[in-house]
Amino acid sequence: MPALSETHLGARQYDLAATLDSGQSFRWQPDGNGWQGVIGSQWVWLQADAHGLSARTWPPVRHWAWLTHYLQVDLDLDRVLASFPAADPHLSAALSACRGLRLLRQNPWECLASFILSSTKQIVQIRQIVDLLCRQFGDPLPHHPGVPPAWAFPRPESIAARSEADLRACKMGFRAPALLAAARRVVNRTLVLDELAGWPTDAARQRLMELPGVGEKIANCVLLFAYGAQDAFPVDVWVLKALRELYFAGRQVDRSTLDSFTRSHFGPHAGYAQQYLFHYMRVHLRRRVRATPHAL
DNA sequence: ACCCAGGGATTTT
DNA sequence: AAAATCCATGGG
Repeated sequence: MPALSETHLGARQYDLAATLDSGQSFRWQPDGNGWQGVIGSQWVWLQADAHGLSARTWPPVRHWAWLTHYLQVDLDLDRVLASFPAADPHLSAALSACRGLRLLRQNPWECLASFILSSTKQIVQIRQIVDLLCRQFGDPLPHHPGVPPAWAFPRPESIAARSEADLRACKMGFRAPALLAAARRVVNRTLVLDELAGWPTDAARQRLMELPGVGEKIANCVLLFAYGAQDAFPVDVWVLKALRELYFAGRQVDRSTLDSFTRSHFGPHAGYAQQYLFHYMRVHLRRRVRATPHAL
């Protein structure tokens, strides 16, 4: 019986917990001193240490480029942070509170499917739905003693072959037809996700938004979390609240005003800034926002 | 603009 | 204990 494969990835400024638990990916769970999850068809266990991250996988692998790519350990975070407006006290607070938060580079299909399931769901519930979906329709990964049973994220073919009722059994409600439609378009190649990788952000966004159940917000999540489009700026209720309260004195703002503000204010890596604001609001300011809804 | 589409965790009563 | 609220929204 071969052993798990194991490696160490050197990384500075990498907050593994914040990165894996900031609502980008929905399959990581705490396990001992680290985190376990599935990337592609690999079961993965990750742990942070003083010099970076250590990783174990099953089945064993000899190369790790897929993992460094997923985790984006080679990204020059300092260069991203340096591109942000220095005179923004709100963003600065988020940056120091969430130091080491990173954007992952996920598989486009898994990311698209997950965010189709995310609409008006809380992160805890999205995790539950995705878990059910993987157990029901994902390929089981090879077993190894000491490694819990795990499933790959369902292939589009596997989803496309089901009925809407099968999918609703995974508690996804009205999102089922949208997931089914996306899977079928990927399978019949009227949507080729790999092609979008080289497209300008606006064109790729437009293409993704042709899918039912995919509006601007979900398209931006896929662009940012799967394609590395750091100019994509998803605006959910938390980020909208943050932007309104922090930059618009609590006033209502329309989409175009918001878009031109985020582009010009946060710059070419606006999506990264968005992730810091989102995580900061959710984890560090949650209680204070509820207590003082207009002061923040 | 308004309203509806699961459902469960969380918060409030 | 029960009820209300909320949610990485989109579409009619």
